[in-house]
Amino acid sequence: MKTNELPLAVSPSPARRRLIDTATRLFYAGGIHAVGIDRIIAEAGVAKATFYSHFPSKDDLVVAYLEEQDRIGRAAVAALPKQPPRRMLAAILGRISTAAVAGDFRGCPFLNAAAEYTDPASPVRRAIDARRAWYHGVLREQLAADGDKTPEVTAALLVALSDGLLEIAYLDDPRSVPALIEAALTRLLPQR
Amino acid sequence: MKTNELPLAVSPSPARRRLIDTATRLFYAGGIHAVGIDRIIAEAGVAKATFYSHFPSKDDLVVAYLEEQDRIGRAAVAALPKQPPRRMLAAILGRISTAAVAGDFRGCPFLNAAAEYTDPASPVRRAIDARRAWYHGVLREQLAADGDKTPEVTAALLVALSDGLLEIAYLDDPRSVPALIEAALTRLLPQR
DNA sequence: TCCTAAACAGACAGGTCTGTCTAGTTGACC
DNA sequence: GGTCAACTAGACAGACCTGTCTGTTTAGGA
Repeated sequence: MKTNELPLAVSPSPARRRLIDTATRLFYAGGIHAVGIDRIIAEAGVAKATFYSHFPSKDDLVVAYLEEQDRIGRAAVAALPKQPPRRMLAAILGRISTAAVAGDFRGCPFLNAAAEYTDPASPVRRAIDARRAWYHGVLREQLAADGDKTPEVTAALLVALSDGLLEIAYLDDPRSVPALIEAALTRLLPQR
Repeated sequence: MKTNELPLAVSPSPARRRLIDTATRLFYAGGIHAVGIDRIIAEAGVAKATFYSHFPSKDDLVVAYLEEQDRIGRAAVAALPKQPPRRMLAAILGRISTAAVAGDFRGCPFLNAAAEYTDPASPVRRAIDARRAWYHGVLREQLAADGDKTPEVTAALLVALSDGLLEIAYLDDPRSVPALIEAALTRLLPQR
Protein backbone atom coordinates (compact mmCIF):
# COMPACT_ATOMS: atom_id res chain seq x y z
CA MET A 1 0.00 0.00 0.00
CA LYS A 2 2.95 2.30 -0.35
CA THR A 3 3.18 2.28 -4.14
CA ASN A 4 0.19 3.11 -6.34
CA GLU A 5 -1.17 5.61 -3.91
CA LEU A 6 -1.57 8.15 -6.69
CA PRO A 7 -2.14 6.34 -9.96
CA LEU A 8 -4.30 9.22 -11.03
CA ALA A 9 -2.82 11.32 -13.82
CA VAL A 10 -0.42 8.44 -14.60
CA SER A 11 2.72 9.75 -12.98
CA PRO A 12 5.25 9.46 -15.81
CA SER A 13 8.51 7.61 -15.55
CA PRO A 14 11.60 9.66 -14.66
CA ALA A 15 13.01 9.20 -18.14
CA ARG A 16 9.83 10.48 -19.74
CA ARG A 17 9.77 13.40 -17.32
CA ARG A 18 13.36 14.35 -18.16
CA LEU A 19 12.63 14.09 -21.87
CA ILE A 20 9.67 16.44 -21.68
CA ASP A 21 11.53 18.90 -19.46
CA THR A 22 14.57 18.95 -21.71
CA ALA A 23 12.46 19.20 -24.84
CA THR A 24 10.55 22.09 -23.33
CA ARG A 25 13.75 23.98 -22.60
CA LEU A 26 15.40 23.27 -25.95
CA PHE A 27 12.36 23.60 -28.22
CA TYR A 28 11.34 26.87 -26.66
CA ALA A 29 14.81 28.38 -26.73
CA GLY A 30 15.96 27.11 -30.10
CA GLY A 31 12.90 26.36 -32.20
CA ILE A 32 11.55 22.92 -33.00
CA HIS A 33 13.04 22.00 -36.36
CA ALA A 34 16.38 23.38 -35.22
CA VAL A 35 16.68 21.03 -32.26
CA GLY A 36 17.41 17.38 -33.01
CA ILE A 37 16.50 14.26 -31.11
CA ASP A 38 20.15 13.47 -30.50
CA ARG A 39 20.64 16.69 -28.58
CA ILE A 40 17.51 16.20 -26.50
CA ILE A 41 18.37 12.66 -25.44
CA ALA A 42 21.98 13.65 -24.71
CA GLU A 43 20.95 16.51 -22.43
CA ALA A 44 18.19 14.48 -20.85
CA GLY A 45 20.56 11.56 -20.25
CA VAL A 46 18.24 9.09 -21.93
CA ALA A 47 19.05 6.40 -24.45
CA LYS A 48 17.64 6.67 -27.92
CA ALA A 49 15.73 3.40 -27.65
CA THR A 50 14.13 4.66 -24.46
CA PHE A 51 13.07 7.83 -26.17
CA TYR A 52 11.44 5.98 -29.03
CA SER A 53 9.70 3.64 -26.61
CA HIS A 54 8.05 6.65 -24.98
CA PHE A 55 7.41 8.69 -28.12
CA PRO A 56 6.78 6.98 -31.47
CA SER A 57 8.12 10.02 -33.30
CA LYS A 58 9.59 13.44 -32.71
CA ASP A 59 6.22 15.04 -33.41
CA ASP A 60 4.73 13.13 -30.50
CA LEU A 61 7.31 14.77 -28.26
CA VAL A 62 6.40 18.14 -29.73
CA VAL A 63 2.77 17.54 -28.91
CA ALA A 64 3.71 16.47 -25.37
CA TYR A 65 5.74 19.67 -25.04
CA LEU A 66 2.82 21.83 -26.05
CA GLU A 67 0.34 19.93 -23.92
CA GLU A 68 2.67 20.43 -20.97
CA GLN A 69 2.79 24.17 -21.63
CA ASP A 70 -0.96 24.18 -21.93
CA ARG A 71 -1.38 22.30 -18.67
CA ILE A 72 0.88 24.77 -16.86
CA GLY A 73 -1.02 27.74 -18.22
CA ARG A 74 -4.41 26.34 -17.29
CA ALA A 75 -3.19 25.48 -13.80
CA ALA A 76 -1.88 29.01 -13.33
CA VAL A 77 -5.23 30.50 -14.31
CA ALA A 78 -7.12 27.99 -12.18
CA ALA A 79 -4.93 28.96 -9.22
CA LEU A 80 -5.87 32.63 -9.44
CA PRO A 81 -7.85 33.79 -6.42
CA LYS A 82 -11.53 34.26 -7.11
CA GLN A 83 -12.20 37.94 -7.72
CA PRO A 84 -14.48 40.23 -9.72
CA PRO A 85 -14.33 39.74 -13.52
CA ARG A 86 -12.42 42.94 -14.20
CA ARG A 87 -9.70 42.04 -11.76
CA MET A 88 -9.73 38.50 -13.04
CA LEU A 89 -9.13 39.72 -16.58
CA ALA A 90 -6.32 41.97 -15.39
CA ALA A 91 -4.74 39.03 -13.57
CA ILE A 92 -5.02 36.76 -16.60
CA LEU A 93 -3.51 39.32 -18.94
CA GLY A 94 -0.98 40.17 -16.26
CA ARG A 95 0.60 36.77 -16.75
CA ILE A 96 1.96 38.13 -20.00
CA SER A 97 3.85 40.84 -18.11
CA THR A 98 5.28 38.27 -15.77
CA ALA A 99 6.50 36.12 -18.62
CA ALA A 100 7.75 39.10 -20.58
CA VAL A 101 10.09 40.42 -17.93
CA ALA A 102 11.45 36.97 -17.09
CA GLY A 103 14.77 36.21 -18.72
CA ASP A 104 15.10 34.20 -21.92
CA PHE A 105 11.61 35.07 -23.02
CA ARG A 106 11.15 33.97 -26.59
CA GLY A 107 7.50 34.65 -27.27
CA CYS A 108 4.51 32.35 -27.21
CA PRO A 109 5.43 28.67 -27.56
CA PHE A 110 2.18 28.01 -29.40
CA LEU A 111 2.59 30.79 -31.94
CA ASN A 112 6.20 29.78 -32.48
CA ALA A 113 5.19 26.18 -33.04
CA ALA A 114 2.40 27.22 -35.40
CA ALA A 115 4.95 29.03 -37.53
CA GLU A 116 6.79 25.76 -38.04
CA TYR A 117 3.82 23.44 -38.55
CA THR A 118 1.93 24.27 -41.69
CA ASP A 119 -0.61 21.46 -41.80
CA PRO A 120 -3.75 22.53 -39.92
CA ALA A 121 -4.75 18.89 -39.47
CA SER A 122 -1.51 17.86 -37.77
CA PRO A 123 -1.61 16.87 -34.09
CA VAL A 124 0.67 19.79 -33.28
CA ARG A 125 -1.72 22.28 -34.81
CA ARG A 126 -4.65 20.66 -33.03
CA ALA A 127 -2.85 21.06 -29.71
CA ILE A 128 -2.44 24.73 -30.57
CA ASP A 129 -6.11 25.01 -31.50
CA ALA A 130 -7.12 23.49 -28.18
CA ARG A 131 -5.06 26.01 -26.27
CA ARG A 132 -6.42 28.97 -28.19
CA ALA A 133 -10.01 27.81 -27.81
CA TRP A 134 -9.52 27.41 -24.06
CA TYR A 135 -7.99 30.87 -23.70
CA HIS A 136 -10.71 32.50 -25.75
CA GLY A 137 -13.33 30.73 -23.67
CA VAL A 138 -11.84 31.85 -20.37
CA LEU A 139 -11.81 35.46 -21.48
CA ARG A 140 -15.32 35.26 -22.90
CA GLU A 141 -16.66 33.88 -19.64
CA GLN A 142 -15.17 36.67 -17.58
CA LEU A 143 -16.39 39.27 -20.03
CA ALA A 144 -19.90 37.86 -19.95
CA ALA A 145 -19.83 37.92 -16.16
CA ASP A 146 -18.69 41.51 -16.38
CA GLY A 147 -21.76 42.40 -18.40
CA ASP A 148 -19.97 42.93 -21.69
CA LYS A 149 -22.62 43.10 -24.42
CA THR A 150 -20.40 41.45 -27.04
CA PRO A 151 -18.21 39.08 -25.06
CA GLU A 152 -17.36 37.07 -28.17
CA VAL A 153 -15.93 40.08 -29.97
CA THR A 154 -14.17 41.52 -26.95
CA ALA A 155 -12.67 38.13 -26.16
CA ALA A 156 -11.30 37.86 -29.68
CA LEU A 157 -9.78 41.32 -29.35
CA LEU A 158 -8.15 40.33 -26.09
CA VAL A 159 -6.82 37.14 -27.66
CA ALA A 160 -5.33 39.21 -30.47
CA LEU A 161 -3.87 41.68 -28.01
CA SER A 162 -2.38 38.87 -25.96
CA ASP A 163 -0.77 37.36 -29.04
CA GLY A 164 0.55 40.73 -30.10
CA LEU A 165 1.82 41.75 -26.70
CA LEU A 166 3.74 38.49 -26.48
CA GLU A 167 5.33 39.35 -29.80
CA ILE A 168 6.14 42.85 -28.61
CA ALA A 169 7.71 41.38 -25.50
CA TYR A 170 9.78 39.04 -27.64
CA LEU A 171 10.73 41.30 -30.53
CA ASP A 172 10.40 44.88 -29.34
CA ASP A 173 10.50 46.02 -25.74
CA PRO A 174 9.35 43.74 -22.89
CA ARG A 175 9.43 46.65 -20.44
CA SER A 176 6.66 48.43 -22.32
CA VAL A 177 4.26 45.53 -21.91
CA PRO A 178 2.78 46.13 -18.42
CA ALA A 179 1.71 49.66 -19.30
CA LEU A 180 0.30 48.46 -22.61
CA ILE A 181 -1.81 45.84 -20.91
CA GLU A 182 -3.23 48.41 -18.55
CA ALA A 183 -3.98 50.79 -21.40
CA ALA A 184 -5.59 48.03 -23.42
CA LEU A 185 -7.91 46.96 -20.63
CA THR A 186 -8.87 50.53 -19.87
CA ARG A 187 -9.78 51.20 -23.46
CA LEU A 188 -11.36 47.91 -24.44
CA LEU A 189 -13.64 47.39 -21.48
CA PRO A 190 -16.66 49.68 -21.40
CA GLN A 191 -16.21 52.54 -18.94
CA ARG A 192 -18.45 52.51 -15.93
CA MET B 1 22.25 54.71 -74.66
CA LYS B 2 19.82 51.90 -74.71
CA THR B 3 21.32 49.95 -71.78
CA ASN B 4 21.82 51.55 -68.39
CA GLU B 5 18.79 53.72 -68.74
CA LEU B 6 17.52 52.63 -65.36
CA PRO B 7 20.44 51.58 -63.22
CA LEU B 8 18.51 52.85 -60.26
CA ALA B 9 17.32 50.11 -57.90
CA VAL B 10 19.71 47.72 -59.66
CA SER B 11 17.26 45.71 -61.69
CA PRO B 12 18.12 42.14 -60.69
CA SER B 13 19.03 39.40 -63.11
CA PRO B 14 16.22 37.05 -64.14
CA ALA B 15 17.79 34.19 -62.21
CA ARG B 16 17.96 36.25 -59.03
CA ARG B 17 14.39 37.37 -59.55
CA ARG B 18 13.19 33.78 -59.94
CA LEU B 19 15.10 32.74 -56.84
CA ILE B 20 13.51 35.40 -54.69
CA ASP B 21 10.05 34.72 -56.07
CA THR B 22 10.35 30.99 -55.54
CA ALA B 23 11.85 31.42 -52.09
CA THR B 24 9.03 33.76 -51.16
CA ARG B 25 6.44 31.22 -52.18
CA LEU B 26 8.12 28.23 -50.56
CA PHE B 27 9.37 29.88 -47.37
CA TYR B 28 6.02 31.44 -46.67
CA ALA B 29 4.03 28.31 -47.36
CA GLY B 30 6.35 25.78 -45.79
CA GLY B 31 8.48 27.52 -43.24
CA ILE B 32 12.14 28.40 -43.62
CA HIS B 33 14.05 25.54 -42.03
CA ALA B 34 11.70 23.07 -43.65
CA VAL B 35 12.49 24.22 -47.20
CA GLY B 36 15.89 23.28 -48.61
CA ILE B 37 18.06 25.03 -51.14
CA ASP B 38 17.76 22.09 -53.51
CA ARG B 39 14.01 22.49 -53.72
CA ILE B 40 14.22 26.22 -54.28
CA ILE B 41 16.73 26.01 -57.11
CA ALA B 42 14.85 23.14 -58.70
CA GLU B 43 11.54 25.03 -58.74
CA ALA B 44 13.23 28.25 -59.78
CA GLY B 45 15.09 26.47 -62.58
CA VAL B 46 18.43 27.81 -61.44
CA ALA B 47 21.73 25.97 -61.06
CA LYS B 48 23.24 25.63 -57.64
CA ALA B 49 26.40 27.52 -58.55
CA THR B 50 24.26 30.37 -59.82
CA PHE B 51 22.38 30.47 -56.58
CA TYR B 52 25.54 30.66 -54.51
CA SER B 53 26.93 33.36 -56.76
CA HIS B 54 23.92 35.53 -55.94
CA PHE B 55 23.55 34.60 -52.28
CA PRO B 56 26.57 33.65 -50.19
CA SER B 57 24.38 31.55 -47.92
CA LYS B 58 20.82 30.46 -47.40
CA ASP B 59 20.35 33.08 -44.71
CA ASP B 60 21.13 35.78 -47.26
CA LEU B 61 18.23 34.50 -49.31
CA VAL B 62 16.03 34.56 -46.24
CA VAL B 63 16.96 38.19 -45.66
CA ALA B 64 16.25 38.99 -49.30
CA TYR B 65 12.86 37.29 -48.94
CA LEU B 66 11.94 39.39 -45.91
CA GLU B 67 13.24 42.59 -47.46
CA GLU B 68 11.12 41.88 -50.49
CA GLN B 69 8.03 41.40 -48.31
CA ASP B 70 8.90 44.60 -46.51
CA ARG B 71 9.30 46.49 -49.76
CA ILE B 72 5.90 45.29 -50.97
CA GLY B 73 4.21 46.31 -47.74
CA ARG B 74 5.75 49.75 -47.73
CA ALA B 75 4.82 50.30 -51.36
CA ALA B 76 1.22 49.33 -50.65
CA VAL B 77 0.98 51.81 -47.80
CA ALA B 78 2.69 54.50 -49.85
CA ALA B 79 0.18 53.93 -52.61
CA LEU B 80 -2.80 54.60 -50.37
CA PRO B 81 -4.69 57.73 -51.38
CA LYS B 82 -4.08 60.66 -49.09
CA GLN B 83 -6.96 60.93 -46.64
CA PRO B 84 -7.69 61.97 -43.07
CA PRO B 85 -5.71 60.10 -40.38
CA ARG B 86 -8.64 58.03 -39.17
CA ARG B 87 -9.41 56.76 -42.62
CA MET B 88 -5.72 56.26 -43.23
CA LEU B 89 -5.47 54.08 -40.15
CA ALA B 90 -8.51 52.10 -41.22
CA ALA B 91 -6.97 51.60 -44.65
CA ILE B 92 -3.65 50.46 -43.20
CA LEU B 93 -5.25 47.99 -40.82
CA GLY B 94 -7.62 46.98 -43.58
CA ARG B 95 -4.72 45.42 -45.43
CA ILE B 96 -4.84 42.69 -42.82
CA SER B 97 -8.40 41.83 -43.85
CA THR B 98 -7.39 41.68 -47.47
CA ALA B 99 -4.53 39.32 -46.71
CA ALA B 100 -6.61 37.24 -44.32
CA VAL B 101 -9.35 36.38 -46.77
CA ALA B 102 -6.92 35.61 -49.58
CA GLY B 103 -6.26 31.90 -50.03
CA ASP B 104 -3.21 30.18 -48.57
CA PHE B 105 -2.83 32.75 -45.87
CA ARG B 106 -0.28 31.53 -43.37
CA GLY B 107 0.16 34.47 -41.02
CA CYS B 108 2.76 37.19 -40.89
CA PRO B 109 5.99 36.26 -42.69
CA PHE B 110 7.99 38.31 -40.21
CA LEU B 111 6.50 36.73 -37.09
CA ASN B 112 6.89 33.30 -38.63
CA ALA B 113 10.52 33.98 -39.44
CA ALA B 114 11.14 35.36 -35.95
CA ALA B 115 9.90 32.09 -34.50
CA GLU B 116 12.65 30.28 -36.39
CA TYR B 117 15.51 32.70 -35.80
CA THR B 118 16.45 32.94 -32.17
CA ASP B 119 19.51 35.18 -32.33
CA PRO B 120 18.38 38.81 -32.02
CA ALA B 121 21.64 39.95 -33.62
CA SER B 122 21.19 37.89 -36.77
CA PRO B 123 20.57 39.69 -40.08
CA VAL B 124 17.20 38.00 -40.32
CA ARG B 125 16.09 39.38 -36.98
CA ARG B 126 17.38 42.80 -37.90
CA ALA B 127 15.29 42.74 -41.06
CA ILE B 128 12.31 41.91 -38.87
CA ASP B 129 13.18 44.75 -36.49
CA ALA B 130 13.35 47.20 -39.36
CA ARG B 131 9.92 46.20 -40.55
CA ARG B 132 8.35 46.48 -37.14
CA ALA B 133 9.94 49.86 -36.47
CA TRP B 134 8.65 51.15 -39.78
CA TYR B 135 5.12 49.91 -39.12
CA HIS B 136 5.06 51.35 -35.63
CA GLY B 137 6.30 54.68 -37.00
CA VAL B 138 3.64 54.85 -39.68
CA LEU B 139 0.88 54.25 -37.16
CA ARG B 140 2.35 56.72 -34.67
CA GLU B 141 2.49 59.43 -37.31
CA GLN B 142 -1.13 59.01 -38.26
CA LEU B 143 -2.18 58.93 -34.63
CA ALA B 144 -0.26 62.10 -33.90
CA ALA B 145 -1.90 63.78 -36.88
CA ASP B 146 -5.23 62.63 -35.52
CA GLY B 147 -4.56 64.39 -32.25
CA ASP B 148 -4.01 61.29 -30.16
CA LYS B 149 -2.51 62.36 -26.86
CA THR B 150 -0.40 59.22 -26.47
CA PRO B 151 0.45 58.22 -30.03
CA GLU B 152 3.35 56.07 -28.87
CA VAL B 153 1.15 53.92 -26.65
CA THR B 154 -1.74 53.72 -29.10
CA ALA B 155 0.64 52.82 -31.90
CA ALA B 156 2.08 49.97 -29.83
CA LEU B 157 -1.45 48.74 -29.12
CA LEU B 158 -2.26 48.80 -32.82
CA VAL B 159 0.96 46.95 -33.62
CA ALA B 160 0.02 44.29 -31.06
CA LEU B 161 -3.49 44.11 -32.48
CA SER B 162 -2.15 43.77 -36.01
CA ASP B 163 0.14 40.94 -34.95
CA GLY B 164 -2.66 39.23 -33.11
CA LEU B 165 -5.25 39.65 -35.83
CA LEU B 166 -2.83 38.10 -38.32
CA GLU B 167 -2.52 35.14 -35.97
CA ILE B 168 -6.28 34.92 -35.62
CA ALA B 169 -6.60 34.99 -39.39
CA TYR B 170 -4.03 32.20 -39.64
CA LEU B 171 -5.03 29.99 -36.74
CA ASP B 172 -8.64 30.77 -35.90
CA ASP B 173 -11.16 32.34 -38.23
CA PRO B 174 -10.11 34.69 -41.04
CA ARG B 175 -13.72 35.72 -41.64
CA SER B 176 -13.96 37.27 -38.21
CA VAL B 177 -11.09 39.64 -38.86
CA PRO B 178 -12.76 42.53 -40.71
CA ALA B 179 -15.31 43.03 -37.95
CA LEU B 180 -12.61 42.79 -35.32
CA ILE B 181 -10.57 45.49 -36.98
CA GLU B 182 -13.55 47.79 -37.07
CA ALA B 183 -14.32 47.09 -33.41
CA ALA B 184 -10.70 47.64 -32.42
CA LEU B 185 -10.46 51.00 -34.14
CA THR B 186 -13.74 52.15 -32.70
CA ARG B 187 -12.68 51.29 -29.18
CA LEU B 188 -9.03 52.26 -29.25
CA LEU B 189 -9.32 55.66 -30.88
CA PRO B 190 -10.80 58.35 -28.65
CA GLN B 191 -14.45 59.04 -29.45
CA ARG B 192 -15.27 62.40 -30.91
C1' DT C 1 35.75 35.93 -84.63
C1' DC C 2 37.11 36.26 -80.06
C1' DC C 3 36.23 37.27 -75.29
C1' DT C 4 33.75 37.55 -71.21
C1' DA C 5 30.08 37.05 -68.05
C1' DA C 6 26.43 34.51 -66.57
C1' DA C 7 24.00 30.53 -66.27
C1' DC C 8 23.74 25.62 -66.91
C1' DA C 9 24.09 20.34 -65.02
C1' DG C 10 25.43 17.64 -61.61
C1' DA C 11 28.92 15.21 -58.67
C1' DC C 12 30.82 15.50 -54.25
C1' DA C 13 32.14 16.33 -49.28
C1' DG C 14 30.95 16.44 -44.68
C1' DG C 15 27.58 16.86 -41.60
C1' DT C 16 22.89 16.18 -39.41
C1' DC C 17 18.39 14.38 -39.39
C1' DT C 18 14.91 10.64 -37.87
C1' DG C 19 14.20 6.19 -36.76
C1' DT C 20 15.71 1.04 -36.14
C1' DC C 21 18.22 -2.38 -34.14
C1' DT C 22 21.48 -5.27 -31.30
C1' DA C 23 23.21 -6.28 -27.02
C1' DG C 24 24.11 -5.60 -22.31
C1' DT C 25 22.72 -3.72 -17.50
C1' DT C 26 19.95 -2.59 -13.61
C1' DG C 27 16.59 -3.34 -10.12
C1' DA C 28 12.22 -4.67 -8.18
C1' DC C 29 9.16 -8.29 -7.17
C1' DC C 30 7.82 -13.29 -6.67
C1' DG D 1 17.49 -17.45 -7.44
C1' DG D 2 14.61 -16.33 -11.41
C1' DT D 3 11.83 -13.27 -14.19
C1' DC D 4 10.52 -9.26 -16.35
C1' DA D 5 10.35 -4.52 -17.53
C1' DA D 6 12.82 -0.52 -18.14
C1' DC D 7 16.82 1.32 -18.94
C1' DT D 8 21.76 2.13 -21.20
C1' DA D 9 25.26 2.51 -25.05
C1' DG D 10 26.01 2.90 -29.52
C1' DA D 11 26.17 1.24 -34.39
C1' DC D 12 23.63 1.66 -38.50
C1' DA D 13 20.56 2.88 -42.57
C1' DG D 14 18.85 6.09 -45.56
C1' DA D 15 17.51 10.47 -46.38
C1' DC D 16 18.40 15.28 -46.48
C1' DC D 17 21.09 19.41 -45.41
C1' DT D 18 24.42 23.35 -46.91
C1' DG D 19 28.02 24.61 -49.54
C1' DT D 20 32.02 23.64 -53.04
C1' DC D 21 33.70 22.40 -57.21
C1' DT D 22 34.36 20.91 -62.19
C1' DG D 23 33.18 21.49 -66.56
C1' DT D 24 29.87 22.95 -70.35
C1' DT D 25 26.73 26.06 -72.73
C1' DT D 26 24.80 30.37 -74.15
C1' DA D 27 24.66 34.99 -75.71
C1' DG D 28 26.12 39.73 -76.32
C1' DG D 29 29.73 43.27 -77.38
C1' DA D 30 34.22 44.69 -79.30
